[in-house]
Amino acid sequence: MPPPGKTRPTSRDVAREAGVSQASVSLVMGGKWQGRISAPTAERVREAARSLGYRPNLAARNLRTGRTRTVLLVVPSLTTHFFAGVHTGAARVAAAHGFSIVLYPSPAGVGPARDPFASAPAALDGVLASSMAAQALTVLRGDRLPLVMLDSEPHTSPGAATVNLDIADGVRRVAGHLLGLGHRRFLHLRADVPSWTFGQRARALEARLAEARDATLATAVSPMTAEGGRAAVEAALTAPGPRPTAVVCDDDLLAVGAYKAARRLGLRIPRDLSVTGVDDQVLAVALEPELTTVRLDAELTGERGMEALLSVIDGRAPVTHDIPVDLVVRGSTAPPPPPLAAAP
Amino acid sequence: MPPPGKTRPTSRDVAREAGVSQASVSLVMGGKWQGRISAPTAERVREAARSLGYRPNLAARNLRTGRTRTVLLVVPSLTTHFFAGVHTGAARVAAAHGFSIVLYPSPAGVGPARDPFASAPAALDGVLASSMAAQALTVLRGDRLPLVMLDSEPHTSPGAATVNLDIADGVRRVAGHLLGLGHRRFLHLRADVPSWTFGQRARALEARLAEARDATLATAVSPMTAEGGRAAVEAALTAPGPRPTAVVCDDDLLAVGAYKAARRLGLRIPRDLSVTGVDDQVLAVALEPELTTVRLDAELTGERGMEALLSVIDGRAPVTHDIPVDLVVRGSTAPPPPPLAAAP
DNA sequence: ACGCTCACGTTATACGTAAAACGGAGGAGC
DNA sequence: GCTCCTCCGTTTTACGTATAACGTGAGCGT
Repeated sequence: MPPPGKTRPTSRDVAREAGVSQASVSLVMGGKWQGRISAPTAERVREAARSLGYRPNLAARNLRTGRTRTVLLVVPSLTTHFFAGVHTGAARVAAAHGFSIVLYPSPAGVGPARDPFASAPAALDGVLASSMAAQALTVLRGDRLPLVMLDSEPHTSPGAATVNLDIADGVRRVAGHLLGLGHRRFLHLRADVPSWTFGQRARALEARLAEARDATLATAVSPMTAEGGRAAVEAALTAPGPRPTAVVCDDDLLAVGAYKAARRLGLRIPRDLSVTGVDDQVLAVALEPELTTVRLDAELTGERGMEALLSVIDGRAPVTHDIPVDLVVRGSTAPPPPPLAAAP
Repeated sequence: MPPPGKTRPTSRDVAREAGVSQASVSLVMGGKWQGRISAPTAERVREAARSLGYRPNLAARNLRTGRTRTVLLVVPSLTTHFFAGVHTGAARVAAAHGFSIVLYPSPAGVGPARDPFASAPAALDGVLASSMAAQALTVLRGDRLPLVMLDSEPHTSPGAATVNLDIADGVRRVAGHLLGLGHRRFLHLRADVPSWTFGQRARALEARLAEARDATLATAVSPMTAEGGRAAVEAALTAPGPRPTAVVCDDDLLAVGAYKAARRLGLRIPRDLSVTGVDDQVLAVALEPELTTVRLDAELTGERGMEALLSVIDGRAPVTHDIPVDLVVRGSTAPPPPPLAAAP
């Protein structure tokens, strides 16, 4: 269909073919010909474009309009279930508005000091950033690009919209649930990832447990892998002193490690040990027993974030969204075993 | 740092500041000033650029050079473990070469008929496409863009590189492993996804089992979810006639469903039923017992694919890569239970 | 018959950059 | 003293599009 000449046809070629000016082609292809171009002429242009296989040159359009209809999504890792979901939701909204998403390739975690633009990604209209420290904000704002932060440290920068996931509340409810079951000795399995969100979870757990005056909290730190979680929990559970009866994990993936540790130590879940996670991935129901966890709606987060970003790009005032978080109680939590002293 | 004037500084502004021409700025910023600009002048330009906070306008550069250093990655879904890995690998290579990746937002699976360019994504230098039918190829080739296919139907199009994952071989090895254990009645849990790769798996399994003259194969089809897999397997295992002793699943996720079905039917894995998957996700080791599965190296696939694409973009001849596939034997496979007739 | 509006296009320009084509000055060679 | 390089830049042009500014002829009221 395209002419044997190797270069792509331009709007001028279409204009010549249709017997109109280049400007008319631009108007018709841009869909803004209402009352400027007659219907028959518009149809002739479209026909010419079709026969030549014309496709507008996006680079030229971007230069001319100063817009690219492309946004950057900054996430630590796509292999993390949550961020993949965020992308899915964001992509859905973006596609509906004719926007493309460029993913920032973030080598091993987005630290505060990294400059997402160092590697000069494509020309952008805005940025959607996940789990960032407030400090990173200043770097990002340096470009005065529309910016939306997801599940990130609260900040006071004007003009930046945010989408909050109240994971702290989820963690509080986990703690409340376990306290209600009678647990008093807790282990927090914390992800060894320099992301604001994990610090927030730790603080929420500490605060909630502090309310119950007799609760104790130990902390184990692990890289975000099942094997790391197993090692950390196994070490913590075999340490001297009274053993924790509940393990609160920063993520479902870490909970898998807790399950493995329990199995190796001969502890049964939930009879001997209660375990909880965060995220509610497929993993949570693959485990046996199924995992009590905090459900995060990643796709909704991505959708709301992209909506907020598009609205900032369109010049509307930045808004703040809150995404609800759910406690999903399944089979991995139960009352703690009776203290040894109480045995007959 | 940027001037109070709201528009971004251009190369002309930098030129004025440094007392040189715009062309010199372009040369210096482009790094091609060897022997054309003196070192002190180049330094003066860089200093001016720094003080103004100058960043080249990518849209203008793209228009001028006809290149965008941006490629499109077409995958059915990022929430699928495998494709997230492909992206990770591809992104690593892309970043190392200063390329950005745009993800094609593919609503519910990329069918052969879909045109990835219908929604006009950003200007592109090439396309990396996963699990496509050969038919889709012609659509993609319509744009004469450099193209690399991953794990896709063999084709004869000249100029398109491919990265093959020999999953068929993996499935054959699974079948051989199970036959060796003594299994003869098989159930294939097939993913209800219109992707070439799943058809290939089915054919490979059929062919391998046909070699063992006395083996029988039933097929259950399920959407790619754990719950769907459970329902399909439960139905298949309770159907009249001799019960299969081994379930070969198209994906680890479906194997989760097989585990759940087995549990509900009171069958123990692997004593009463052997189960296998494909992919070797975290899921595989989260299951109890751990899953025997075909390991796919998604990141390597993405890396090789992106390397091949970049080399085609650079005008080198397209190459074909083969990614090795491994059978990982874990605890979910064992000899079949003795036939009832053999019981005392 | 004159000006006005309206419907339908066209002409001209700018976006910011890369790079080809074009000097000018200061030596080297003879 | 003349040419010829070499070094260090500059001038100029083109990329393909969107859009502001500008006709132009027909219809119409007076």
